[in-house]
Amino acid sequence: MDVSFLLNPLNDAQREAVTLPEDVHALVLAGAGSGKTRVLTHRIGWLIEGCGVQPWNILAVTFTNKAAGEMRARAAALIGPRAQSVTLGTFHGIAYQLLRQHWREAGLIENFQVIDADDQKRLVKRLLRELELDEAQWPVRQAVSFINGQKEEGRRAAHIDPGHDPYLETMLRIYRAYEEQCARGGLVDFAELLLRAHELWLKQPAVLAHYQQRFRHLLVDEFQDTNTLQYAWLRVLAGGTGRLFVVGDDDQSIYGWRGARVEHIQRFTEDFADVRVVRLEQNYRSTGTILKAANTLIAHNSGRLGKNLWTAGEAGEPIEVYRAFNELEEADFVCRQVEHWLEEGGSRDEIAVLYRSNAQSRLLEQALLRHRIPYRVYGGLRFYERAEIKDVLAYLRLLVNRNDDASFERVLNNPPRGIGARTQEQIRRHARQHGLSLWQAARQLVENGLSARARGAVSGFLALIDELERACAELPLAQQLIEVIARSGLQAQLEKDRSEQAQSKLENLNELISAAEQFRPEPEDEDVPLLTAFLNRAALEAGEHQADAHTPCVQLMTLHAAKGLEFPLVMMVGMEEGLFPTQSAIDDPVKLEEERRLAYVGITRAQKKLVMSWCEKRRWQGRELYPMPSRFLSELPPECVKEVRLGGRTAAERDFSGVSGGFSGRSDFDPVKMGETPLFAIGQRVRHAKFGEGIVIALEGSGEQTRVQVHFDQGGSKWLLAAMAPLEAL
DNA sequence: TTTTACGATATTTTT
DNA sequence: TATCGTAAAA
Repeated sequence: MDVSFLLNPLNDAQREAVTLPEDVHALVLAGAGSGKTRVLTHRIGWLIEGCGVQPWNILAVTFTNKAAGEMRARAAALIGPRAQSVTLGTFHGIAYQLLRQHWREAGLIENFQVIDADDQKRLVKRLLRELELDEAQWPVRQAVSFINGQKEEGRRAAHIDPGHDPYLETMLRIYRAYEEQCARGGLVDFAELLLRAHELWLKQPAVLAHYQQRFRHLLVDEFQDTNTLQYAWLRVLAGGTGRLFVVGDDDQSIYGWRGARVEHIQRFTEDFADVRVVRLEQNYRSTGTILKAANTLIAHNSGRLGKNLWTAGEAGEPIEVYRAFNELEEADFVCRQVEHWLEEGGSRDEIAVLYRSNAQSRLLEQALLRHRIPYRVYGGLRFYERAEIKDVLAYLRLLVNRNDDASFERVLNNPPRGIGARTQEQIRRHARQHGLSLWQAARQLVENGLSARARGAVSGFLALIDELERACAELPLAQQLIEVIARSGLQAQLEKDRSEQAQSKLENLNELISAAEQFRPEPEDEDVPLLTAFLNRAALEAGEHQADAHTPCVQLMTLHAAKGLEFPLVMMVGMEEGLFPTQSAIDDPVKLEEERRLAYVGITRAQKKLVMSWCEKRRWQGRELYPMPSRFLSELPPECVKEVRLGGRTAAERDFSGVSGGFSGRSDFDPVKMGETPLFAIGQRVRHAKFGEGIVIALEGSGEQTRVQVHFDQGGSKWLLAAMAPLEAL
């Protein structure tokens, strides 16, 4: 077999990785833009074409559906239809497949339903109420992240010993109640997919042996993002015979806060014998300047595996750093940059604007709208996460499984049909007392219990669901949706509402119907009703469905969402201390390093040109900040940076000069002295009678109310009222 | 039971 | 500054 087509397009390091012997483990440290997907797909091709490995003996795992899809497409382009027989998917997708296949051994019901993060949150919230826990004291978010955190470490409620820690005791109560609830409803959340799959390995040696036999080659993408459970799962599956080929970049680990453990990269070489390490350091994406900036920045992190990206390409333009007056002006600057890029012959979809937090997108959107520049925001609400979509899906789930309490609760009085909080509470109480699902409880209460009025409403609802099931039994999937949307009253509710939002919701429902029309089940979903398969795919592939993907648009997204993508022009906005790095990372070295990696990810997205901006003054969460420029700006090599800015005055100068000129009678705004209040500027050295010397790092308010934040040389910073504090400018 | 109004509250989120 | 969720009014 001639395999030159597999090897010729590769550089030396890539070829070394791809052609490693098939009986060793491999760790490929792949820098940004160094061709890691190429290495993975060519490795698949090499195993099959070069080593005679059967495609079905290969398992390739990614984190996102997008990455899986891309790898599948590229593998198919390389080796043709045989790529189809490779098992390729996300961790969650593969776990789902396994559980479908072995639901009985895994202790699940046949029709188990996958719930997404939002469903999970609602469920936990309901449980908190049932347990009569104060939501202010026990935030839902915290409970959810406790549960997921435990599952990601492989722990069930039964494994945890709370000791005498009251916090743990409560969390454990919630976790237990949650487990029960999921078991009753046949619900499986994302972490549960992985945990069950892992337990399946451990508890069913025969099943495990079968898959160990089958998957001789395990390829893993974005290995730095694996959490404890995923890594354990891989280790068990590899057993003594499977061979792992993992690709990752410790410098791009940005999901530590979600349980990802970069340490797995280091541990990998200890956990497995005979691991070959290959570094991919040649970058094919960015200019020399951009790479130099990225390298210099990331060098500020400690404990790296070490890696230096280089390019054979040219240096390119310097990185522009723009100092804006405020966030509005920054957004305007972004638009001007876009317009400039277009004038130079570029196109909109070559541009990405990256920010640290979603809240920053709004102003940018408004500015782009004003400038009539088409844009698309990534992240945010995804199609299958929209409320109207989830409403319909909840009805459908109820048709499949009456005991799905989360769905029952979601649609019981939606659209409003006169089943109020009191009646709902009755149903819940009855369910709890008798260990029933909400559906069963409602059934019983309709028989005896409930007021006449409530009984009518509830029995009407029960009848509606039964009737819908009957009506849908013989219909094709899309018709079923149409029935449900019409007869549930959701459609009428939206049509009645003439607002623009209602209109767009109706459009989304139509999108959903057409998604159902096009839906084709995967092989592993063969034995399940089509509807169940559709629902589970909706949960697993929430992000895949993109509406109107065809006008070229400027792309707006968070830095996290940008990982894995590349754009000729990248703009990173909001480069300010407190925003990026985010406030909570500022005095936490571990978090700070993750922020820096995030900056590294952002920088390395840029192919040709990189622009960064920061604001002297920013309205943020209702407050006015005078932030310092992000430390990440000063960590760039000065020779790579070109500062651009308007005018010469700082925000403080502008703010005061106009006022003091116009209102000379008012001495409190005098720039030299405001009554007894000294004037401070950011960066100003000061001395405090008690705390010693320091530097002003932020200002807030004006006149008598001016507060300054001072970072003292002895460490620590404090907010002080300028008029009151014994503070002296130096 | 539904609507409205006010007050609390703010990262990042592949699945 | 906007959103969201809960609490009081209709």
